[in-house]
Order: sequence, then C-alpha cells, then structure tokens
Amino acid sequence: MDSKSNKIRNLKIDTPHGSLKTPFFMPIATRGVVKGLTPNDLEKLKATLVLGNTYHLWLKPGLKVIKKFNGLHKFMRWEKPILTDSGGFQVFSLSKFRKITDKGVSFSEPESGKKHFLTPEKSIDIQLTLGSDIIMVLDECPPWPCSKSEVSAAVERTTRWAKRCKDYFVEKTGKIPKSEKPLLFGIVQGGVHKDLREKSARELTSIGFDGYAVGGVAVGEPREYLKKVLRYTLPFLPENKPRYLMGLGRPEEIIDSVKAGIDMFDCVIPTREGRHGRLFIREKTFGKISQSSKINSKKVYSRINIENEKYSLDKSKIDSQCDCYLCQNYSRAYLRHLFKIGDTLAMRLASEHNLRFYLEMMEKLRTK
RNA sequence: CCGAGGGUGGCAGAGUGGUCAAUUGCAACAGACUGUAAAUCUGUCGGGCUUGUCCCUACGGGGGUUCGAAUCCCUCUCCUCGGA
Repeated sequence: MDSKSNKIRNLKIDTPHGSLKTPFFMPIATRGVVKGLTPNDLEKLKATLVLGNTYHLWLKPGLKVIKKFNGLHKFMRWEKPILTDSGGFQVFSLSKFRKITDKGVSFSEPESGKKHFLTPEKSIDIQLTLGSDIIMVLDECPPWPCSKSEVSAAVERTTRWAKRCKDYFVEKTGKIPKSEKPLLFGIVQGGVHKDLREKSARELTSIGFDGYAVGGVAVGEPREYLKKVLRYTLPFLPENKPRYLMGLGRPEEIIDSVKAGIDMFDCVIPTREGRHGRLFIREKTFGKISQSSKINSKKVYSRINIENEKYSLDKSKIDSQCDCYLCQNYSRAYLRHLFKIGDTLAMRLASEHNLRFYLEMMEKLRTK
C-alpha cells in the first residue's frame, strides 16, 4: 500500500448519546455486558461505544425487562452510544437451527429448541425498544462455502429486507426529534464477488442510509479476500457516510481497512482471546501505525499465550508500553497463575488489556 | 489376630485370558479463536529410534498355569472396612 492509498477518514458521527470520532472500535456486549467488565472499566479503557445484539437481548432478558428500564442504556448503565446488531449474523452462526423465508427467519434456540421468528420489522422494533443509537438492518449473511448463486440470492434478499427496514424505521421514527433519532445502517453483502458487492452497495445506497456496513467478511474464506472485497465495495458507497466493517478483526486487518477507508469496527477477538489467555503486545512500531505506509501492519504487535510454561517465573510486565491496570500492577507470572487456577480475575484483566490495546490502536489511527 | 474388599500410567477411576501401552475424567504441555451457541474447542500426554500395523519397559513384589496374563493360581507385602 503506498501513501496515496492511505485513506484514513476522520468523521464525526452524531448519535442520541453523543458524538463519535472515527475510526473507532466497539467492544462487544452481545448480551448487554462486555463479558466480565463494568461500564466503569470500559470508560477507563476509553471505550466510546459498545455493541449489543438484537437476537440475544430479545431472548434474554426480553423486551419486558428492557421496557421496564426504559432501554438498554439504563439497564446496563452505559450512557454512551450503543450500536445493536440486527440478528443478521445469527442467520449465519445459527445456520443449523434456522429457516429463512422472505418473510423472515425462524430460529430455534440451540439449548432449549424453543422457536422464535425474526423479521426485518421485528428487528427494527426490538432495536428501537432497546434504545439503540445505531440500528442495523436485518441482513442475510450467507454461510460458507457457498455458491455464487446462493450469495446472489442473499444479496437480493438483503436488499429487499433493507428496504423494508428503512420503510418501517421511517414510519416508526417520524415523530422523533432529529437529535434523539437513532441512525440506521444498511449492510452490503455479496461475498467475494465483485459484481455482487457492487450491486449490493449500489442498491443500498439508492435506498439511503445513515451509514453502510460491509458484512459477510468476518468468518472463514471471505476474510482472505478482505482487501479485494473493500475494493469491490467502497467506491460505490457515499464518501460522507460512515462505513462499518462488521466483525473484524485482527489488528493488521483493522489497520489496513482503516487505510482503505473504513471507519468502524467490532470484533470478539480482544475479549475472547483475552479470556483464553492470549494477550496482545505492542511492538516498537506500534505508535507509528498511521504515519508511514511502509509500516508492516502485522509487525506492530505480537501475541503471547500467557499460560505457556515459559512465563511461570517471568517477573516482567505483559506489555511495557501499556497503561492498563494489569500492566501497571502485575507480572506475567502472576497473570499466568490466575489463569492456571481459573480465577475470573484473569479473564477480566486480560480482556481489559486487550481492549486497551485495540482502543489505543484506534487512537493512534485517529491522529494521523 | 479373625473376616471381607482392595492395590492399574502425575491423580481419580475403567478394564477381569488375546482386538491393552491399557476407556474416561482431571492435571500437565502446545495450538485455535474474527457482526460471541465460545470462561470454548483441538492436539499431545511410559521410553526409544531406523517413526514402523517397530523395539523396550509397564497394571504392588516374587513365583506359577497358558501358545498368550492387568485379567487365573500360589506366596509375600501394603491399604480400607467390619469383628475381637
């Protein structure tokens, strides 16, 4: 990537719970909690918003509870913006337990077998009830491997559903003052196919959304085609609207995507890998990620498995460049011990550390 | 001292004549994790090398029966539980 192709954007996104500067990363709070962390912890890590999930919150705690608390913000006590995913990813991840028709998707809960039917309109309704600041349309995220004709069908359904979401959203939010109105984002599908990505991007743009997401890249083979998918998609999206790469990713994927013109990210990696004892470490070039196109984005960091035997006597910090609580107070040996005995403090400290890594990475990318 | 039941790989615990270097769980060691069915999943886990349906050593010790024993018999030893 040469310097001319460095397209880092600094947008401001206004939401009912405050404005956001791009590019940013959203910690994942699928069920209304970033696993193991309090909102206070998240503020200290300088998180600016979190992601919740329509499908999960709809089932638990359910809308009755959410309504009682006047929305998810008050329930989970997070007063900054929340983006909610529509349940579209569950179309993919629960593929064994679902059935799609044009009307919507029926899911059966893996544990109980209990059936639920989600439609584009229902998804919007739930997200409005949650009080989400950024609402995602329900999309069809095809599994992989997947034939081109199946991807094509998913693109077409995604467009039809997006239109329904938009119409329903307009109808439901017509009376809400602009400053309190949530944003609605469309989601581009199309797999790894140039023509389908372009078609999807164009169709969504013509419907008109407050922002556009690139979906269907996070898991499996499509990830290998990330740069291509962005090239196939971004030219057909409006310049002045935020772009959100759903579900990614590794640091190098995020850095490269920011430089390709993506503004928003979310990913389970920092928290999940943290809970599993994988810790991200800043390398020397970490601070320069936005400055030079010559920086290899894969080399700005490394990863350790803190449970490895070699750390049992290691008195050093996890990451000497990190300002998180873990790195300010504890040794590698102690964190390893916490993991070995299975204390939940281990997961909490590691999640915080990894999130701090991701969030600081975004800070570096915001200041060109 | 008598009666009964036991001693299996780091631990727990299967296996009661060949398909057993030995099920399984835990521990240990390593790996994976991408819009969270994920505090989860995978692999290795007696030793050796010429990595082979290979060789050694091994189911408390010793001896025996058998073509063949962790498995059957004898003996020693140790543990547990009842009774003196």
